[in-house]
Amino acid sequence: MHLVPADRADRRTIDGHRVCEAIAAIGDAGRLRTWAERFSLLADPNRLALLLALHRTGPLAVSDLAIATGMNDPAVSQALRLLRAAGVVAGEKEGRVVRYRVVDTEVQGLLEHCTD
Amino acid sequence: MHLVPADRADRRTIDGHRVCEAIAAIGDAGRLRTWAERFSLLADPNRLALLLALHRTGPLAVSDLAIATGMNDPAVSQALRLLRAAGVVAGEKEGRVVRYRVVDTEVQGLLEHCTD
DNA sequence: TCCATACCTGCGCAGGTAAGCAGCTATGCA
DNA sequence: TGCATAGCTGCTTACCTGCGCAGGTATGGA
Repeated sequence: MHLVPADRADRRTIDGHRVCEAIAAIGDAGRLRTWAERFSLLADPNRLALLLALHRTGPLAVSDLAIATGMNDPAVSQALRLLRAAGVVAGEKEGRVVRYRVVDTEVQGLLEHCTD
Repeated sequence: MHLVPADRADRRTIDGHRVCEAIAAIGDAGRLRTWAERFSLLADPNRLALLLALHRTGPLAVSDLAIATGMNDPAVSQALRLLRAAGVVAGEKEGRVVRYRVVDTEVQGLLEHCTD
């Protein structure tokens, strides 16, 4: 196992073999960035409140989310736009009301974890 | 169930009862902030790489982490300081080498989730 | 004693991000 | 047709955050 890239192969290591294990453990950089972005979406209390509300009570309208979270409407709308762009939530239009729900299964899994 | 705070009790709702459900689903603001901060620590690719390496291969020295992740030493040190201040990792000194490991069980649970 | 190594810290820069405000579009009702 | 409501967008401001550089501390060996 010589997983250390050439540009840093000459650096001294403390536990050489464990460095290779660590590189294998980290895995692909793209997958890493994907997960980091996922966590980033949950890293804001307001967005997390929106997602928990949607995940646990089902589809909700924008203005109801604003009342439930204490945010004002544009803030909710902007947060939902971000989450929608990331494919985490999806909105369904009924008349002039849009009801959102969580559609990303990985994020749903993370939300299940917030039950301490 | 009238969980809507007084300062926004006069706002019009779309589905009044579901707003109350949503407020119950969101839960305590402090717990919410705690989870948001946890997610925030995992929201950086470099920190996530460090945590995955530590979680999956066990205790590792700072300079080995730098080689494995491609970061330079001060960046690793700063990231570990942040994680240590949050109680996520802990370091043990052996001579002039410090080996870190993940000690927060909630974060360990989240790291287990990154296996898609 | 001198030096190399392992790690830590402070500082400044660049880039990203959330919050609030004003204003816009679209739907439904009288 | 006129109007109120639901939701969206653009803009500005202030703030936060990650990174690299330079330098400092502590341990161990020559």
